[in-house]
Amino acid sequence: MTELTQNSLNPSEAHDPKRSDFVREQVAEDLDAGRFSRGVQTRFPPEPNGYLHIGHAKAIVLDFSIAQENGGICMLRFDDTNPTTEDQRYVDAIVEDVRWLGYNPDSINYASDYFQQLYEWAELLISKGLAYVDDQSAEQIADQRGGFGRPGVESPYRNRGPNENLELFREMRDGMHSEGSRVLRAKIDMQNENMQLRDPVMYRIRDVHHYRTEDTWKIYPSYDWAHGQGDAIEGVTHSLCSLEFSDNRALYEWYLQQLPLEGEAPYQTEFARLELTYTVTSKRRLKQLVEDGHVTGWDDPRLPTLRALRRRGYPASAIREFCMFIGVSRTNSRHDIELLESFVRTELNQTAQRRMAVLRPLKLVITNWPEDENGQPVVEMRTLVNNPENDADGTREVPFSRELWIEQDDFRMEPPPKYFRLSPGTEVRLRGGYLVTCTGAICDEAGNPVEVHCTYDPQTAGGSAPDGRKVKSTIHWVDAGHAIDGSVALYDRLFKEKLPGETTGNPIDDLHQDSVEVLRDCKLEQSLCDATPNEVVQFERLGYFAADSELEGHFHRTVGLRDEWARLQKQK
RNA sequence: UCGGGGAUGGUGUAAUUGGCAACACAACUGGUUCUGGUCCAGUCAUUGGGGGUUCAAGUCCUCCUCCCCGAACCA
Repeated sequence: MTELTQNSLNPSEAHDPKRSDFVREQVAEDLDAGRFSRGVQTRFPPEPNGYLHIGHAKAIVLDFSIAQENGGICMLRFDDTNPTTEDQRYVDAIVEDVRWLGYNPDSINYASDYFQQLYEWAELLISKGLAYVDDQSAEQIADQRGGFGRPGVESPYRNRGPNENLELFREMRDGMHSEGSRVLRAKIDMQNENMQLRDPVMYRIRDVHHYRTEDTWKIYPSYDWAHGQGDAIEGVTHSLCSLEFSDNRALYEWYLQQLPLEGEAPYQTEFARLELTYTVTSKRRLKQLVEDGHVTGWDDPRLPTLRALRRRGYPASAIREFCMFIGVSRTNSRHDIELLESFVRTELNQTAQRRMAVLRPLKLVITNWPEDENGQPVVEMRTLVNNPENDADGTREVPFSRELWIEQDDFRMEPPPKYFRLSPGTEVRLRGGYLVTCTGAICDEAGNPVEVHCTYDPQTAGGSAPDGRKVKSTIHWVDAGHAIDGSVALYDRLFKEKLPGETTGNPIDDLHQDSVEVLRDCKLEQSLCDATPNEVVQFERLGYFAADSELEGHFHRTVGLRDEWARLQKQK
């Protein structure tokens, strides 16, 4: 239920058409100039060799929202041109993550669907004298490519005749040549200052199984030779990608110009990818964290992958709003993770029901609490508001009696300055219960309190005193006789440095040692039995917590509440 | 070294395209409150540097500096 509300696209969501950025301005200009007769079409083009993370979310939101704002369509296309690393399980995971984020692709396509067309176009380039088979090794080709400020030299095979090229290329296709023995190259310009244009490789021989085309191909197209053509075939108008492809744009355009395409050609626009403080968002780095066992898996809640954030309780809508808010630019930048967290808090403050849970329990005894006719402490049901931000969420009944659990942090034998909570002689409010005054505490040999004693004021049922007196603090509690046992995972930043790896070059060096703390002796309010998997609730005064999808009574801390007391202590 | 891109507070994004630098996060003050939450009020930048054009420059010109990307048969 919660899952559904969180995931469906809220129509009031701020996909503000007035919002302006360089991409949207360009799209608007294209529309005004009537440059595309087919309307706006975009696509999100992941390679199915890893899991989606928050950085991809930015691209997804951009691609889909631009299509939505212009009444266009947005597709999901898998750029599956490298069979050695790709797999169906990534396809499934990516589709799942995109849907969870709140988007339904207008179609799901695969670059591999175009292998035949691409092959035919390659033959066309060969016959036009614009592509040739090179028999050299990868090393030789790399050598000849030259360097920055240093022109390349032409391959001795560059001027092979079209017929010989065609014949060789067909042999490559038919598996008559071994891996690495030959490639098909575009014949462009070995002197060009843009390295992308120095006769790039179009096809390489790979005698491997492709997860979709299986064993039908022995040669596979490179990214550049597949991407723009995929866009063109699908009718994409605006092909958005990240900054590092800027130099590839010339090649993207060159390829399209050589082909007999119908309709206006798509064009590529690059934007800066999303980076966040205290985390990493590169496939390689994430993979390393998982494979080296620094985290428990791709869905470890400390990771910035979408499946991890989902498990941790981040609402999809908060991620979407965050992505819309940060906008798009061409400036390399790194956003504070706090901004993302603030979107999560804002969303959850509105939607998460309040519950009480004691993470580090300390026994509290109300010494003057009444007994019933059997000499047992009376159990009273108190009515608590489920969400002060949303009356429609109603109230619930919570048992209250003589012995309660309170947070260890909420009692001090000797209170420091500005400590408003319980200490001998002070009066506080037990949320939704009564005002209680501390009369003392029993301590163990080490001097640690093990049982706090209080008296309650029977006139203060519900939490307010008829004489109007105020207390400085309200603390949460769970009735000892009705509490359920639970466990909670508290997550901290995975990295202790704002820019992981900045000084050493290797983020692993900046890994936070205790980025997760599991508390197993938690006392939870009875109603938490009913928490549905992945439901996010607020534990009052502590933070937002997501119920584990499998383990009952186990919660993941999504994000803590802002904590004024912690702040004050830090200042000192 | 060559080519491409970029530079606005602590952070990120804006600025009617030449007209009083806005918004959010963070931080700090204070107020409200049955969550030290939420909410409310306030403080926090003369736009990388120099020169120029102009009544007027973050926006235009010019020189400089610094940062990012690019030499896979990866994407």
